[in-house]
Amino acid sequence: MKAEWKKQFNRFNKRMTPCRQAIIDIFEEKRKHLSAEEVYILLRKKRRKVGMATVYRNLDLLSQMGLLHRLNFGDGKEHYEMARISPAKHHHHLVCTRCGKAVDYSELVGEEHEFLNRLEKKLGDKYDFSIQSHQIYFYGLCKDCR
Amino acid sequence: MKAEWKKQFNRFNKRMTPCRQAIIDIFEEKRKHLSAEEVYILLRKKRRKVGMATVYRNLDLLSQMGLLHRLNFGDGKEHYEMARISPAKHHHHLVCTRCGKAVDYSELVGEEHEFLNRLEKKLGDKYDFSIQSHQIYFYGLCKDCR
DNA sequence: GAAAATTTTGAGAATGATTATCAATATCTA
DNA sequence: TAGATATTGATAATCATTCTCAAAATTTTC
Repeated sequence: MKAEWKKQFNRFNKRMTPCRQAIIDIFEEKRKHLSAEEVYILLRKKRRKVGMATVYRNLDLLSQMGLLHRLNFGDGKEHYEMARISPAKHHHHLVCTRCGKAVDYSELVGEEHEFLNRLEKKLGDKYDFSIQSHQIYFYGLCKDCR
Repeated sequence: MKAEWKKQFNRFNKRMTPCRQAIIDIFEEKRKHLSAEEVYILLRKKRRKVGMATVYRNLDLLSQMGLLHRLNFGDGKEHYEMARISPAKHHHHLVCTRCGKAVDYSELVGEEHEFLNRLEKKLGDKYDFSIQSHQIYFYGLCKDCR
């Protein structure tokens, strides 16, 4: 797993550093979406002194490398999550437009996946895009905000 | 059409003002997604002096009222578009992760719509959310950025 | 229709997330 | 090991968005 990533880093002319490893570890442990600040705090809890700028830089890098997905829940900050913890856990998000809470769902993803693959192929061809990922967001009000 | 909106404004204890009308007009004319700044500039071109804060306030209000949809293309700013120019024109977006360009697509939306409705119902029940809208984003690299 | 109540607006200050700068370190390569 | 390249940290800078508050506009009430 790590060897594969290392290759991926090399391909981007980037190096696998302790700091980057620590960030990846955090996402593997938490297995949920985290904001830059949350990552920063979790790193400090582990007694790893990493500057905020470095956190941002690396979240950006890891996203560009396809290791993380960047999410936006409309709360003014970006969130990140592991792109592929496991193909079986593929999921999307339900976002409360009042409190900003975001819930993962993975209902019907099998069916969804088939459909989206077909769509992705069609769109990639038609608009000359090399599509790398997708996100579906459902917006509404959660129980507490109604 | 306007009468209906007026009712909608009353329901929210809000007033239909010239400024709000002007913003709605812009979206009807342009028929595409616009950032707050773009709306601001378009208003000035029409010789309507509207403060930036007011533009933001109203874009927010119109979004909450369901008249506009808020979009995020990962370029650090929010974008807005008419929620329903016409049901037939329902569409989603293809976003280039390098240059930020966003293309509308409406391929397979019929089929998509049916599927999403079913999913929406299921999710709303399971997670106790009153779902109001959804967005699908495909991310990748456009022709020019590859 | 005039006064009172409520909402909206504008200008600029404030906020807060993210990015840029740049010198010091760390890592890789020849 | 030397030289080249990439990374980091601290802090300043940026930029979209929100807040503040007094003035203006609109609606409601009498």
